[in-house]
Amino acid sequence: METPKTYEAKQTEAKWYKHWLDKRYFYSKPDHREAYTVVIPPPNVTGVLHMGHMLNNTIQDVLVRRARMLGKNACWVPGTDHASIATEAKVVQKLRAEGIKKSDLTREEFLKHAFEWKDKHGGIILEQLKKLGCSCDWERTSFTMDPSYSESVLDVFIDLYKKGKVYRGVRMVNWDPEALTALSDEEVLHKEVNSKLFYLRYKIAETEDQWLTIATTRPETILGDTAICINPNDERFKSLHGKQAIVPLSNRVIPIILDEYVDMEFGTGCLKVTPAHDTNDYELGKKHNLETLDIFNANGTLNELGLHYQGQDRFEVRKAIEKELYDKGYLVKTEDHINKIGYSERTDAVIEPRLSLQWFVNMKELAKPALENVMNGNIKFHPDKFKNTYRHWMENVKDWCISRQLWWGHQIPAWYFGEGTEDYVVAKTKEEALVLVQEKTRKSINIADLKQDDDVFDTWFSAWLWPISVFDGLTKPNNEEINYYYPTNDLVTAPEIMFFWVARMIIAGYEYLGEQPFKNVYYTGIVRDKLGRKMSKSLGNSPDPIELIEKFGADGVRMGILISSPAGNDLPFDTSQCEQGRNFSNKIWNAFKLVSGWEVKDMEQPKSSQVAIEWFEAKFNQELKEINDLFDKFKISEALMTTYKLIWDDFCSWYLEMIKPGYQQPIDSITLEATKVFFEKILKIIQPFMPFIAEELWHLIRERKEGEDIIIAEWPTSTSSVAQNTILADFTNAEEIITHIRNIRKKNNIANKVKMDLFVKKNKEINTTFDSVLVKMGNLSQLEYTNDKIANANSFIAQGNEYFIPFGENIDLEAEKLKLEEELEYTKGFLNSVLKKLQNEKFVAGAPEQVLANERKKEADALEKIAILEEKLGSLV
RNA sequence: GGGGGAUUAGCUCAGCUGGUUCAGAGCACCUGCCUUACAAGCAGGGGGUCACUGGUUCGAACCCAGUAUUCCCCACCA
Repeated sequence: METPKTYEAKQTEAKWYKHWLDKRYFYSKPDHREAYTVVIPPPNVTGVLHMGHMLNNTIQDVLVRRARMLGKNACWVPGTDHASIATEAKVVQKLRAEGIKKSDLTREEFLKHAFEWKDKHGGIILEQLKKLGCSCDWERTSFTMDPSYSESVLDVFIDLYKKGKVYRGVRMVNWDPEALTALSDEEVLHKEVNSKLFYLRYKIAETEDQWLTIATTRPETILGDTAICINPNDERFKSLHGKQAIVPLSNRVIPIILDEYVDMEFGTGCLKVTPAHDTNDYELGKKHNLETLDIFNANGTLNELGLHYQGQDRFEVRKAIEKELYDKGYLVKTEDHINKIGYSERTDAVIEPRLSLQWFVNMKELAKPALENVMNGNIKFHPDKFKNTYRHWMENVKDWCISRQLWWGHQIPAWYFGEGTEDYVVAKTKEEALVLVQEKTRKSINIADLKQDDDVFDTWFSAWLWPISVFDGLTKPNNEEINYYYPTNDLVTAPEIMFFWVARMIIAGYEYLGEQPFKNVYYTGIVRDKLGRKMSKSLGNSPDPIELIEKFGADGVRMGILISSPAGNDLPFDTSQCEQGRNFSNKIWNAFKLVSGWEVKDMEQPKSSQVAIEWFEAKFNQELKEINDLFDKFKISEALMTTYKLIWDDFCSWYLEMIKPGYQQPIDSITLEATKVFFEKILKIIQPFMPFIAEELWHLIRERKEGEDIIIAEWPTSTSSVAQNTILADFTNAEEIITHIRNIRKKNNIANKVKMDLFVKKNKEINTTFDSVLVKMGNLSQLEYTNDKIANANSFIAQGNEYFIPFGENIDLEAEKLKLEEELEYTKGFLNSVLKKLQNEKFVAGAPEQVLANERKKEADALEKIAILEEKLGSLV
């Protein structure tokens, strides 16, 4: 049978993923084993896979697969988030394209469309994760609007209401005039933009021709002005105290008030106050009992207070009013100005601060245990620098606006029975509400008169229950699953959603289960392109993950994305990294090809093979220990790098070369068997990173029984002993000698095929363990120990012993001399630096014994080497 | 404006409690090789004032202070 020259990823991947599914290896149910639980950060239900998901889910899969091999009951729960704003925006857009306006639909009709959309596009992303090899328990796939999930969201709201932690109130909220909903602070992105500062003059009331000038970036809001504010300490405006001003165009008379809030340095020192349209102005308005004039409609057009601008959009009005103010002599001047403006994360509309009646969660008390348990390390952050950011936020946590003026989501279970501000009750069903209303009002009310709140909850108000509700922890308290799987182990997510999601899950965990939702949080970075820009759909700079997988194989892409991605650092991604991953797959494939081609013969095991086996055993153990350590510290990319080097350098370049029989020569059975066992071990440690090729080769290298798959094989154990350390040190020496030999070949243009003699002048105790390896790897005709120097030879020094390779016909005495002189020069310089230290009395007095001894040894070694070099130089002349 | 990081080779990053892991790795680069596992490869090699300036110390990439550059978070000036 002809083994292909390169590894073909495509068929292999489909085959094994199906096999794993058939065998239900991803499926988990509670048993006697230790649980290892990961809940996926649920992607938007209608989303498609991007590079950020690739990074995030690869890391989770690596952790899960390793845990599975460590004998834990690994459970990775997948699912999707209903993503209320994002999804609703998409559905609205789609309907608009079909000529249907949302406002023409009833709530029920709209939701029907939304569910159709969800059924069509939902879960695409999960299918894509399968291509990546993610070993999620698909039988547990959850959705934040599943019936029992929804029930728990409502329960939590009702519970918080009963505890007095949610309230309804008028607040200045971030209003998205496009999505027509309030947003939380976290959903607003601030961008610096070039804008204009308009200087407008207001006439002082009851004067002939006295004016004051204010500076504003939003001239259209003057129609909502209800005061002018100056700093009481501002000497320039003392004469204005107690006066009134006249608003241009609308000619309303408004008071001039005093408040130290006003920055005397900025603009003109006079501030116009528009309580309805600015957060700070609102606060001022409350303090000074100002009137609040809201001049906008919900969609950002002006209302009847906008005079002749009624019905026009705020940005059009800004342009028009500039002209009118100029024409009428109110506009003194304009200046360029850079300021920060809030944009909706979802629709990119400019946020309008707007007063409205919303539901809020009081966060102060809830946040306390969540802060404490991160700071004291009960929940660990990786990297832990994020604790600072977390603390800063949690110590200044603000109340959470949880109502959204949307239809797609969990409708708020509040029921209104009148127009008064207190005419409502909170209950899960209309029937329960009716009972409560009757208790509250002591009147009999018709159930038909109850009207449910139109709004739905913020998406995160359901997402914060994710680690609990995927196990029905609230609807079926203390069920077997929640008791077994909760708290979950590791959460892998982006730092951007630390507050949106991570913090709130921690809050919910302590509030509802009295326990942390997870033990570790691994923060990934942002995936950027070569130019350092964030990869995004709008920039079009993100490669299509599925195409990458087709091109480089899932294993190659997994490796490419992990190799340079330490926790918390951004990942500058380039497809060449996937190429490296694909090359690595191919390397492993070819190593297998080599081993699988050997024929066994009943023959004696070469000494070199015996030594090689002993050495690789030790090397593997050493590196495995390192890899385990790195995993424990969540240094995933370093664990991969260590694995990569172990396989490529140690196993392929050294071990296989050491034991490789000559062309078409057979191998002894002991060596072959040992090699297969090693191969199996390295496949095991690469399995979490590159599961497909690992499984494929696992089955090719040995006949397997039914169910004997690497995905559930046991993670190797690492042992260490003194003997292992000795052989590792001995190998390092051998490696040095072989490198010297190769160098001599290269410098003298001696082909690898040509055998050479090596003579060793033994100056001190020498270890001969690797002699047979030297002969093989150096392609030596002989290795001989002598007491004399060899004349006319290339030479080098290793561990104080001298090595000679006699010159062939081509000799370059001068070059050899030069090399020796350079080495001598360097060694003398080195000795000098050591002596300097040793002659420093303070160093000798202050340094610990160990350090001193080391320096003395350095001195002795250097002296010895100098002696040898000088002698050799002498003999060359 | 407040807070937190970061700065080590061309790129991405390791470097623990200051001393043989001390200046490292991978990629990239350069030079030889189509040597029958692998050119998606093999062998060898060159790259760094550890951002800068001081200080502490017998000794600093590492500790301290300041400076510069840069990223992130929070709060914002109309």
